[in-house]
Amino acid sequence: MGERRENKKRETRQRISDVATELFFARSFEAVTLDEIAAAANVSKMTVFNYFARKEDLMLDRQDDLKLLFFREAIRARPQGQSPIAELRALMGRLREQKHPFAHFDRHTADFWRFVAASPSLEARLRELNDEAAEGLAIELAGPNPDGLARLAAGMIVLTVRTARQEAVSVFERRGSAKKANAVFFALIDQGFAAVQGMAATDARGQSS
Amino acid sequence: MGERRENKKRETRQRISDVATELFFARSFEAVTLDEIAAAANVSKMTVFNYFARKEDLMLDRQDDLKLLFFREAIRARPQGQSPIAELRALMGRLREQKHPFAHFDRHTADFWRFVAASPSLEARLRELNDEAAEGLAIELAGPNPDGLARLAAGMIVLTVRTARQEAVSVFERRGSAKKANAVFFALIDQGFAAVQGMAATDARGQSS
DNA sequence: CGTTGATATTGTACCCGGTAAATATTTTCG
DNA sequence: CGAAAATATTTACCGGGTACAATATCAACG
Repeated sequence: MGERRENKKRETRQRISDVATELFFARSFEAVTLDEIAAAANVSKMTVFNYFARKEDLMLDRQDDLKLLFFREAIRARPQGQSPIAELRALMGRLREQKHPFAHFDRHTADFWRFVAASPSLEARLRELNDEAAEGLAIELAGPNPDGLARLAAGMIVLTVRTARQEAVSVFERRGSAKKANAVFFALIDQGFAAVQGMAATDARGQSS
Repeated sequence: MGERRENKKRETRQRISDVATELFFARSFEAVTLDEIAAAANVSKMTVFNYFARKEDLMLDRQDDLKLLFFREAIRARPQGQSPIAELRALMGRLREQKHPFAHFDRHTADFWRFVAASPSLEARLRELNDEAAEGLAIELAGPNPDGLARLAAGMIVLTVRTARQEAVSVFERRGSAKKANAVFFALIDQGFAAVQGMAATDARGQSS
């Protein structure tokens, strides 16, 4: 209902996001005010808030929503007999082949993450998104009202991805090698996921619900 | 140097903290402004900021600093041959016996954590403190510049404690039983710690640095 | 005791992110 | 077109947090 309108909305949203990103990179996240962004995008400050609830969302827009979406889709579509965690591991492999930013580290992704790491409020928002993703993953693993173990497993998965990403970026920055960065990333993914898999399996044997 | 002065400082700090806590519980964290707190404590807003860098620190003052301190102490004092993670597990057991708030759940602790959970900014600050604790723990485990695996292990330990605490509080709220809450807490602690222990052990066998 | 230097404390003025509510503008659709 | 609904803007405000200068308080020393 309302095609032209929706186009315009998407356009406005994109313009705001683009303008903001440009300003942020030119200076820094904290140095650019919302008033500036609004002015540069030819809208009012309120309009910016219409599209992005928080300033941080101008940069982190749906980073983790998307991650969760991938996770969900993969788990639901997994072949019979495949454990959810094994499937997630497989998903990461597929993302690597596609060189998707979630599982591939190069100059561009490293720049992005370094920028995020430089801003306390972006980091904070990222932690929040991570938590939300973990909660969503727990629900995917164990239905609504997941128990403690499911929540712990989901948290560990998300933590593993985050830590692996941090290490990959760090290695890239220090060594300049995308190859080594990706190797580190997947080494940690494997270790973290295996630990979680082991934990869940032990529990399944130890107590039948 | 300056005894009287230091006493007065501690006094002032305590008064501010007490007054703030009271006001927060009477209304809510967000509903109480710093101006109010300052007025109620007979100091200026600036003085409040002198003692507490952020509003959140009025409630979470050193929650996790203290946790890290415990961890550090335990790891350093552990008997030879004991793995750090096993020692941390033992530490949690000791804290339980002392009914220390970190490892014991009753009406009082549940009230506190429910209050924290009700405030987004308190939750955010808590996540930040958790991250700092994890980083500190990683350094304790693997020296300065810990590698990815150490950081992952430390993150998982902290995550386990956090998740276990959340579940314990949740159980207490639903069932009203401190006994069950504590049981849930330690069940999760055991599972999480075991998974991390397994991960570290596997790595030590798999690759010699 | 009184001066000096350090340290706490305060006042003032401001910035910025975010919210609320009324108003204006645009778009859709009958 | 004209009314209704959705969006956008204006304006005014709140509250946490910072910067900076001014001032009070205290310890120490001659």
